[in-house]
Order: sequence, then C-alpha cells, then structure tokens
Amino acid sequence: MGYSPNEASAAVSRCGIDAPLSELVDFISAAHLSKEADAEMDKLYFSSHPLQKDKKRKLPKEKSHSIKRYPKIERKRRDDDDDALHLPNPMIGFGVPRESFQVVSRTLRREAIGPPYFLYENVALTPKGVWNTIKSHLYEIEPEFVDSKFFCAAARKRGYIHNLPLNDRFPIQPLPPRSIFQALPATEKWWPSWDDREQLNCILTCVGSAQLTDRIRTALEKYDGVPDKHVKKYVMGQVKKWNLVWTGKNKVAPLEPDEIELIMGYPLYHTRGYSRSERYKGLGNAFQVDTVAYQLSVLKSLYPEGMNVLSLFSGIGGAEVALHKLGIPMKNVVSVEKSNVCRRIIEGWWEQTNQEGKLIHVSDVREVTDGKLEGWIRSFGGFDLVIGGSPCNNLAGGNRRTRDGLEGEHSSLFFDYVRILDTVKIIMGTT
DNA sequence: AATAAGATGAACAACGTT
DNA sequence: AACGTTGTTCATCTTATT
Repeated sequence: MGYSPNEASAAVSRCGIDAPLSELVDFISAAHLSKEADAEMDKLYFSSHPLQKDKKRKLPKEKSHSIKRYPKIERKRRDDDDDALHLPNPMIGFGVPRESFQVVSRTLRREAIGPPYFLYENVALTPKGVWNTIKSHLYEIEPEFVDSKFFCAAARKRGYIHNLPLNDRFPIQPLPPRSIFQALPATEKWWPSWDDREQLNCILTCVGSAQLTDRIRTALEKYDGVPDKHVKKYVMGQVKKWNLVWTGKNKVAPLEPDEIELIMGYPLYHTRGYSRSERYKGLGNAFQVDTVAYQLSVLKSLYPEGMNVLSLFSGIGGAEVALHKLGIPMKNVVSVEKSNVCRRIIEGWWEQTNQEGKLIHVSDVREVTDGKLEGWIRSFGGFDLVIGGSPCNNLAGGNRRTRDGLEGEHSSLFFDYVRILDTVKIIMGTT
C-alpha cells in the first residue's frame, strides 16, 4: 500500500524538465489588437469570445441558417439578474503567450489605479454571484479569467482581479511543457491509445487511493488488448476525476509531489522535507507560477531596483517565486500565512535562493492592523505590490461539506484582503 | 500526536438534442 | 427555447496506521 521511496524517486525521473517544446494544443489564431478597450471588454465578457467566433468560422461545414449559435449566452443575457459573470471560452483572460489575441489597454477607475499595484486571485468556478461581490469590493475591476493549461500541463481555472498594466507582458523562460508526455515522458510507454488526454485536470489537495489503482488494474487485466466500451468509460472517468497517469502495465497512479512542483512552476523539492499530505495540500492550494508571473511581468521594467511586497495568504510562496523567476528583486516582503509548514517552506526557499531583501512573517491576517501597516509603510516607503489569493475552501467545487460561499468560515477572509488593501491605499495617500 | 488512506456528491458550465 | 447529457472541481471528515 502507499508509495515506496523507490516509486517516488522513479517518479522524479518521470519529469521531463528539459523536454523540448512543441505545439500540442490546437490553437486557433486570431489577430485582434483593439484600441477600444471598452469595446474589447464588452466583447470579452458580455458577448461570445472572439476566438470562439473564429473557431466556429473555421469549421468546414456550418449550418449558417442557424441563429442560435450561443443559446446559453443569449438566455443568460436575458434572464440573469447580473449575478452571473461570463467566463471567456477559451479561458485566456486578456491574453496568453503564443496567442495573438491580446487586450492591451483598459480603463480603470481613478481610485483603482496604482501604485500600489495589487493582484487578487481565487477559483473561477465559484457559486453564483461570488465574483460579482468580489468585483464590487475591488473597484469594479473586471476579473481576468485564465486557465493555466495555456501555461503548463495541467488545467487551473482561476480569476484574477488586478490593476496591472497589460502591455508588454512576457512569460517566464523557458516556457514549461504543456503536454503530459512532455511533462512526464516516462508515462508515454504505458499510455493506452484509447486514453486521449493531452493535458491534466486541476491539481487538487487530495489524490486518488491505492485501492482505486487496484480496482482499475483488476478491471483492465480481464482484457488482453483494448477493453470493453463500458470498462473504458469507467477507467477514463476515474483517471480524469482523480488526475491519474499511467506508470505501468494496467497501472495508474496519482502525481508525485515532485511532479506537481514542476507542473506548478516551483523549483524541484520546493516542498521537500514535509509529509506527503502537507506537500499535496500546499501545492494544491498554490498559484501556478507561470500564470501569475505573466501578469506580474509588466512590473519588471517599472521596478528595476526592486519592490516592496505585501503578500497575503502566501501559502508556499507562489507570488515570491514568480517575482524571483521574473528577475524582479524583492527589497522587503511582508508575508502573511497561517500555516507554519508553509511559512517554513518560504523561509527555506528565501535562504536557498540567497535573497538580499528582508522577509517579515506574520501568521494571521487579523494581526495586520492599521498600526502595523503604517509602521511598515513608513519604514519601507510604501508597498509597491499587494498580492494574494484568499481561501477558496468555501467556494471550491471539491468541497462537499461547506461550500457555502464568500461568507463561509475561511473564504470570508477575502474581506481582510479588502480591508488591508484599502488601508494601504489610504496610508499611502492614493485615494 | 502526526500521518496516511479512504469514503463522501453537488454545483455549475459546456455541449448536445429535440 | 427547453431540456437532457457530459464533464470538472485550490475539499472535509473519519478511521486506521505509524
């Protein structure tokens, strides 16, 4: 039962860090560079997506007499009491690398304009109305919904609200592998032809059980070649639900923590030294580094001397890692994180990467009082970036028990993010 | 006491059909 | 327009094991 150290180290060698890059996802190109920010926003969020339109157009045959190309959207626009946000499809936000569609400008309310810059993150698929509430507390800025499958080998649908510039974004180099085979080359020899996955589903905090692996193996061993239709369907359903990969004949297994570290954009062994449960939890709750870094990349030219960062709900330090990988120096970082395991992970990383800046740890957002903020701001000369994703526990689809919305026990800490951001802006005199 | 393992659906969007 | 189908999801809790 469980996974032996041998399996674990074998799993490390499954990772293809230096695998060459090639196109695997079939992108539809579209050249749109709009100067009309508002028109673009409207197109992006209140109508069908431009890429989707092109996709439709490229289909060989189309029933052109049909008026109902987007029945759902039409229905929504009529019915909804503006409590449902439109998720872009494909979920590429204001643009992703290697895709010509880009939104390069937008208009923000005066009180939303930085500095300080800020970036807020949470899961895209919340209960209805949540993102509208979040948006209403963050200067009515339109969320940017991005799926990390455009940056790495796993899906990760997230919403980001930020006041960052949009022009001249750039990704971390080298671009990470985006297919399963590139990210996990050793799985290819065991991969059945009838498993058509090219990318993984979202990395969660829990993994599939060994019993499930056994059940799937038993089901497959009855067959010599291709299994029956219903067995195939059962297996595909389970491997997708639990994000399993092929590690042997008729054998599937969950991803190893080391593999997840690389897919999520962290250094290998970023979370090493802690229990598997802690590693899965920390990584499952984390930023996908490349995705966030793409949005933060515009700060590099603005802060060549480095930044003062207020990192809320830091987790395993996704924001810090992203800035570091972008080559943006950190002068002072105030990192707020409840879990002491996560705090130690950040501290370890801070040491290992020889950071010259100063790291200050706070264990609870409620300890971040006006007075503390005032002290830091006086000492540093202000925060340049306030970044963080508040707890998603009560919003996430995987939560069977307490998915009770933004007012839930943990997710309501969002309002502390708002409180702290507001206070920082007031003290810095930008409102 | 810490850790691992296993069991536990529903909400919601996307897509298809009628 | 309406309705059914398919698919995805930063989790929580209890129990067993170390």
